[in-house]
Amino acid sequence: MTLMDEKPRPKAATLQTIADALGVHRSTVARALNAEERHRITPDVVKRVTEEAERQGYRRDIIAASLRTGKSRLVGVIVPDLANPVFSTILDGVSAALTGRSYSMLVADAGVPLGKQAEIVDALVGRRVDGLILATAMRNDPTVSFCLGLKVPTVLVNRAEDTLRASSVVADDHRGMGLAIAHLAELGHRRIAHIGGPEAVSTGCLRRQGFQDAMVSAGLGATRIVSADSYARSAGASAARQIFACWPDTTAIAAGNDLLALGALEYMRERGIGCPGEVSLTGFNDMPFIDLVDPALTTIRVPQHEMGKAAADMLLGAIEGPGRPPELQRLPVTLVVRSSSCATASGPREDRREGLPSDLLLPRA
Amino acid sequence: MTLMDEKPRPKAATLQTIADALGVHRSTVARALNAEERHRITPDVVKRVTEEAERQGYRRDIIAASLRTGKSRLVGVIVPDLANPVFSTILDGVSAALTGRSYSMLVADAGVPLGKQAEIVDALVGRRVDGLILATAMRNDPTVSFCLGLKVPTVLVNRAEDTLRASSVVADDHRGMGLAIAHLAELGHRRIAHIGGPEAVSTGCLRRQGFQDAMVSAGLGATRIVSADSYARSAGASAARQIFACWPDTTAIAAGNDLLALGALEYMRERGIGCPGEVSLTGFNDMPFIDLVDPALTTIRVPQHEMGKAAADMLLGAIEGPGRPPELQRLPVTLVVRSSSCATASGPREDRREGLPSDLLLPRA
DNA sequence: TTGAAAGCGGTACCAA
DNA sequence: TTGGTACCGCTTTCAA
Repeated sequence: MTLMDEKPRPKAATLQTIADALGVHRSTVARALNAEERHRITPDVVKRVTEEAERQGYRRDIIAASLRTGKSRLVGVIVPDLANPVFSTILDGVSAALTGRSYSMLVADAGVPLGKQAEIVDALVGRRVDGLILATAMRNDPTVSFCLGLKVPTVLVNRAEDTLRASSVVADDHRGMGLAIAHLAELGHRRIAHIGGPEAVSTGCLRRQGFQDAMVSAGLGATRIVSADSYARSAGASAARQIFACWPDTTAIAAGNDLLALGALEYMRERGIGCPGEVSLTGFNDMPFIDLVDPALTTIRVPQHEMGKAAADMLLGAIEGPGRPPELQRLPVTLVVRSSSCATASGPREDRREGLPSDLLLPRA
Repeated sequence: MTLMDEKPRPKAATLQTIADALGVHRSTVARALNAEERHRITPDVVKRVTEEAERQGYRRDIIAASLRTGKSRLVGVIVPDLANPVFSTILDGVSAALTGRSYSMLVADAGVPLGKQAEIVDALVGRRVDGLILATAMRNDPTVSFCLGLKVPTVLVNRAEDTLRASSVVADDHRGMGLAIAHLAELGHRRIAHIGGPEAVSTGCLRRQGFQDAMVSAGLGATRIVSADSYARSAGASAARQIFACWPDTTAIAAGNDLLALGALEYMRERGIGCPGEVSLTGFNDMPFIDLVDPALTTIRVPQHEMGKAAADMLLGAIEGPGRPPELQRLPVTLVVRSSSCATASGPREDRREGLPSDLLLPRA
């Protein structure tokens, strides 16, 4: 009984406990257990160490190693909203890139007000993350300044700043909105309105710019714009209300993202405005399951998973080979035509499927 | 020039650098900066230390602290699929519970085959996580044995084991399926089929059990069961195909989760089988945006966010007050009636398709 | 109230 | 090839 009491816990295995059991020095054990160093050790010693380590259930303490080396092999990811499938898909991409590279992912939800951003970055940096991925950036973001000042390798994803201070991976927002407008114009629409996303983030700004430019080059007026203050369904609904109040003869709406489009759809349904019969609608993002809504939403596909993966790859590059200049990667987007857009009652232009890039010609889902 | 070379980098602030600047000992600095110890220090010293720390931009090194204390204030969360909104919502709940408690969340995606589970746990444990939340558990899961053997506080969420070896937070799956069947029976359906989830996970098993029990107590036969081998749309579609091949007169399908229901819906649409006109359909989970599909899915609402939050709370409890027995928390579910279920067209007991050879019944369109 | 010192468990460099 | 040792930055006990 007392014997058991004397050894109540086996004590976690460390290099020292293995060294003690084998009568060698712990630095020898360390080398035998390190693939890079193993070759300088007698095979027999390596074998004995390996076996003893196995027997004791030894696992290298990454914390201790991090303290010494100054590298944590930890990446912090900050998203504005974990529950938004767009961001969890990006996260999935990040995870895919990190997997097998022995990096782990610390995830933080900045929350809607984004107010706690600084605290969160602080917590992550305090954990000595080797790098940071921000999916929350505003066009001129103090948080980015903060990270840059800390000299933590930082990559922005999905949303970029106006100036390229930090490496960024984004979608081609400007062109994407251009595709949507070209599509609607080809269907014969001329009185097209835009529900813009928040002006403070790049996606809101660039997609609105894309709307204006595309309208102008199609010879149409780009005045029917209402900007939402957040990417939320409710904001989309109230923007739609404003649009129909100001310009009742609108025949198509290009929304700044899928959520805004969903809100517009709700408003239209409530008001008995048929979609696409009376008003065509397009979204942006092609978020998961958006193909299932009624009517299936015509939208711009953004490669969220790939964006996350690319951002992580870029970050690991910056971590492992520091000192390179910021880099911008703009991923291509495609138009996905579904059922929420159709020709105007007056009919599409006769050449409606000519002269368009092939990615506009996707079959309807 | 040489002067600059001599001080190339300002060097990160540590307790020592602050102590040096102030001419005090670093343990004094440590105490001044620690809210628990501050009271034993002269207010003037506290003030000077605080200011100097601020000036140098000091941030406590959690890694070093962890090494010393053996507590990382890190929680590992393993999910089967980050891109699945059900799990990202659970994650959101976990995050909410951790926020402000100075715990951070290490997220790992186990991937579909779940094969790398052991590796992932290994990596997380190597990082000295204080506890683990598993959303991946099978009914008898070697990974859980592994965690338990490691004596790492572990909480299962969403899916539990058959025996209560680890604390678990789940939804009331059995009762949920009972609600769905009661709803369909009330609408007059009698020939109800079930698309079961994987037998190896508790949700699949319990919901199927719930189906059988509810059918029996409604005086109906519980033989129309096809089990899918994964919770995927494609699996739902092929299960639906089997159902209509074996039992063409089926008037309602209760699916094991929303994704399976979606798959069934796709199959039915493809085959021209009207929903809910010809066949009613129910899902399970009420995942985000599932209310937008056409037809809006009648389903069982599972409080995913709350489950995540409860699991995190339970885990923190176990971490901070160890040694308590495993606990099971079963959260209530509710029926959400939408448009994918409706009363049978021709009354409860009639079978307008009876007597026809099944090969004629298949192409309903 | 403050100082001194011993670690936590690795890593990495120098010596033998 | 192996041993010895000095840290990494913080916590914590013991003295002063």
